[in-house]
Amino acid sequence: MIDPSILRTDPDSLRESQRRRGEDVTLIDRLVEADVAKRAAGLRFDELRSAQKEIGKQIGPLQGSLKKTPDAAKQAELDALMAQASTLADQVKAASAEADEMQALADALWLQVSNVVSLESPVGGEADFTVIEHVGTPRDFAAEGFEPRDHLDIGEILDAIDTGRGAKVSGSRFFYLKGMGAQLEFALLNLAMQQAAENGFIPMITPSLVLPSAMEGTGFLGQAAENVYRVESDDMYLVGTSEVPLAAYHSDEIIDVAELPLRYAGWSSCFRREAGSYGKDTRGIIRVHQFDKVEMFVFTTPEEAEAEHARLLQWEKDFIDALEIPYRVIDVATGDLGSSAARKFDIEAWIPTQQAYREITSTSNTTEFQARRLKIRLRDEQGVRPLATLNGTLCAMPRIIVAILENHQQPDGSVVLPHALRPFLGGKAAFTPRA
RNA sequence: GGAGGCGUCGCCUAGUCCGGUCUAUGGCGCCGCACUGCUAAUGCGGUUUGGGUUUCAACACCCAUCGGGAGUUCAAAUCUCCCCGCCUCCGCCA
Repeated sequence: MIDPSILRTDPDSLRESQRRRGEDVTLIDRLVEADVAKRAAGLRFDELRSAQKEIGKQIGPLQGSLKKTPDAAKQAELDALMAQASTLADQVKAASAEADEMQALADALWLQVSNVVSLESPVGGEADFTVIEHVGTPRDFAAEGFEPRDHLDIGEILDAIDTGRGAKVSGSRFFYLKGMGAQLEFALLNLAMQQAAENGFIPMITPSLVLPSAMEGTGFLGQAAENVYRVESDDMYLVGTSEVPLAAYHSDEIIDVAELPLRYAGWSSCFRREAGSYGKDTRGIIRVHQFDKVEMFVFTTPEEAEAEHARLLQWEKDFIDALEIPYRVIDVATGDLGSSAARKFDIEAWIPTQQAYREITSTSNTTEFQARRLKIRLRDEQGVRPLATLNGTLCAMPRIIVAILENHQQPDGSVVLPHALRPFLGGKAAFTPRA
């Protein structure tokens, strides 16, 4: 949700944002209308209720005195008041229902409005991103004299990835990490958490099942709803990222500005239905239904949000740098932001066998959007007001593993390990196939 | 899963039996002012959150808010019902 007062002061900025996203602009007009109706109905209720309370205040004492000393004139006065109060009660009831209805209508419309996009974001669809920079140089396998294998071939040579049995047990897009594959994930987890801790993040292990309010509050039940697993028997959702439980962690709280920024590094399994991606990335573990991820999540002041966003991106780069993977950074276009982000940067790793850059991290500035929905506020000298939240991927396991296996492979199928990872793997310099 | 207890505006707490100046008591903490070499102590005042009216703004005022929802009533923190959460004990369990 965004600041409702913008609707009265500057509705055009909302229309412009909707236009840039390629979303419904007339939604704003309906919202303006609903907002006016809501306030009018609320005012009617307030006034009637005030009158009702006024009469109620007279009834009590009057009844009290009548109890002690009966008095015909006072009794008549009381009867009149009661009659008046009775009709007023009916009017209050009707006005209350009306006000509730108008409120619900406006709320429902608000939930459909995505965050206001940053004016810095490139305008357009998925393909209209701008490339901010390239880091590292892709290896020239031709010059090295061999054809690179894709991550699944390497994973199978090392007996580290088993998608066949994943499918047998759980269906397509499920996999097992085995032996060196599992060790690699644990090493990555440790490296990621070590870096996060050094940068002031509090490590967190979060719930994977959440209530609807948490899912709604983080903005995942809008356009992204089809990719969310719902557990019908208990009306809960499986999270697609620990962003959800991390954001909701402070819901309904007011945080003193001295506590900010609050930085959390969450570790969780992530579940995604991947609806609408039939036929895409069907081989290997680039696109799967369940994976593990270390996610950075920050609560900070709206004023600091943009600078924090830059820091998150830098920390993501630091991590990928440490893994010696070539990549590029893109500024995601307005039409591809997701409903809660005002601005988003993705890091895309070079995947040799695809001759393409593929997304491995994503960091979003969600400004006050999630905080308003989840009722997370800060308190400072200005008073109580919404804070800003941001998120960024530190290490999404399967895609990082893909990038490591493909970029660091050797002709015999072995994989040289990035130096930063070796301390977490008993000093080992490479994974080599068992003879 | 069973039995019992509890949920009040940051924290603790009074109020709930028996509905009506509850406009929710008191303490702690916090903020401001006064006093004071400084600090402490003391005194006075303020301190839930959200919506709205008015205003340049502030002040002021109105409404809602006692875990959530529904109901009874002229009137609900208080009575009734449903739900949620926490605690204790029992059962089951990694």
